[in-house]
Amino acid sequence: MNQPNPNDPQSLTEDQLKDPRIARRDKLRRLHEAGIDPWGSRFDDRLMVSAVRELEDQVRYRTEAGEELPLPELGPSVDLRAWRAEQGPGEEIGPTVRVAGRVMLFRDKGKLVFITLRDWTGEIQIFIGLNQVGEENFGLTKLIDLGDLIGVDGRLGRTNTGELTIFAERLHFLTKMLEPAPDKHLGITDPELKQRMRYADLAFNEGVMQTFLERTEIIRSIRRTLDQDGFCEVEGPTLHAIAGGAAARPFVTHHNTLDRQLFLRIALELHLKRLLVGGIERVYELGRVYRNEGISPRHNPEFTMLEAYQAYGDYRTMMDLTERIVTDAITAINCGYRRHFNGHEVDFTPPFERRSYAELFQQATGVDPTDEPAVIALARRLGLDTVGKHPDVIRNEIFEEKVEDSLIGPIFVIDYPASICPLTKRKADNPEIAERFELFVGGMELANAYTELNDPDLQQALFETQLDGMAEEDSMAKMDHDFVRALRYGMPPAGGLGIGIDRLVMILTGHKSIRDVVLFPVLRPETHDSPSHPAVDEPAAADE
RNA sequence: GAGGGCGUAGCUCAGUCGGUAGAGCAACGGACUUUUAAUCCGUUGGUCCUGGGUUCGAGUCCCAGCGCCCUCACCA
Repeated sequence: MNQPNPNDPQSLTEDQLKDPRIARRDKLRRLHEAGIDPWGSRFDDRLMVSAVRELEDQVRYRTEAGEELPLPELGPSVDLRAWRAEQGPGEEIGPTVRVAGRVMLFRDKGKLVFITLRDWTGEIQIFIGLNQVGEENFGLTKLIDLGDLIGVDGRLGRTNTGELTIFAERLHFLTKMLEPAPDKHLGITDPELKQRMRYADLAFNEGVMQTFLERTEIIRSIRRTLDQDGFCEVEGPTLHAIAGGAAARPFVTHHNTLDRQLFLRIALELHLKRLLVGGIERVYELGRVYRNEGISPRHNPEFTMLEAYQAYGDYRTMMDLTERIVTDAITAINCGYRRHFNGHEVDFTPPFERRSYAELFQQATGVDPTDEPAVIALARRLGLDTVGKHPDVIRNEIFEEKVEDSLIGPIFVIDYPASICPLTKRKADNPEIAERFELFVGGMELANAYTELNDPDLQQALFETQLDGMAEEDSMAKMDHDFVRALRYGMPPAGGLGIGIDRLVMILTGHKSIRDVVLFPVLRPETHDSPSHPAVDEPAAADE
């Protein structure tokens, strides 16, 4: 401790101590000196803050006569101090509890300190009085900074203003925070830092924890709905020899021993359908897929997808299932059927509206989608490039431009042009139409489902058909011989469904960016002048 | 990839006509036993994103770069 060292606390000037990081390091040293482990240890028998709050009605006022009175209902007009005076001399009694959490607010009144403590279930106020906890324990408050983790034993009661409060009898230091605390009211507001340092975002920003806990609840609910319907959850491969099942550019990787190029999966579809062939009649996977494409408020390069397949069903089966998955998830997080998303009110009260693609097309454009010359003329008016493109591709570009944004929904758009649906069964009475639906909410595609194509010869032909005007890498026409062979073994007629889980969570939790519902979205590498670089190096082991 | 906006103290931000930097919070010292974004008194803290340029003088004007955000494009 006596070695000369720029970080030797003995040599710190008062000015240096004004740097928040150095001040925290100095308190760390003082904790050590006081014989307190600043990194804490096992802390048993604590209650969650939410559980403590449920004990509030056990707080009583006991008069000298031994009569126990419940405290009055709280309200702005209730003066608890006056109420106690009315009851005559006595004392407030309440259950003794133990909690642990992060110090969010710290109000030092001299011989009295109020702390707002947060755990993952909520916040509660702690009262620490010099006379109540004693000199030695009270001294600990001088070493507590915002963001530190502490434990408290105390009696539950109410302050004069009526706030439910734990009156500390003993403090336990559990972990020091060495970084400066974010603004105590605003938290971290820089969206990049929120994502890059999600730990701090979760710890200090209001509502972030709730969003991610709701995400977990939604995913649990989805599993529950499917499991109760007899679906079987499986894990398909994420490394694919052929990245099929969707039109998207894959990430490319390489296996050294096999010396082979592999792709990260862009969809779950083709392997789940192989399992249908194998006889897993109701199968789903809830997992990550990877698409090597642009990043936007609605697109993260990796995202979570649900795909479910039901033998002997069709797309209408999947429509009912989709509706149930969504409404069950709403029930699970108890947010109500009416949700606000991106400036729209969306009412999820079932049943959701069901309209055909052609009907919506005609309504929005005034053009009959089967009238090919009229469609092409319309595309030219809209400034779309029509040269060398398949009519269905043109139709769909018009649909995306003129219709999709206005689909506030929830609305099932059903019966798509067949040639843009190479994995979908055609309608028995009209081979131009595919038995497919997409669910739109707030102008965003949320789910996509169809009656699965199980004719191996037709599937092979569709894989071989490169749609005019589509780049090969953008097309779904990627021949997967093994998949076609699987179909030759007989895949039952089936309905299949895909739901973008991140988008569902966005809508149900009211976030307009996918990065608010993905814990660690893809970011550029951190630049070197980033604020996360500490101003102080690790202190040399001056004490040893 | 294109267009627009932003980048100033640990955090959130202000900064006038181009004249050499300011507030609140945090930190540090002090007062206060029922506060609650506690309050009050005092103190400290700056690579004004980076690099050029114009100018006697640039946080401010110009150019380039980097990063972030928004819109568009891409994304069945």
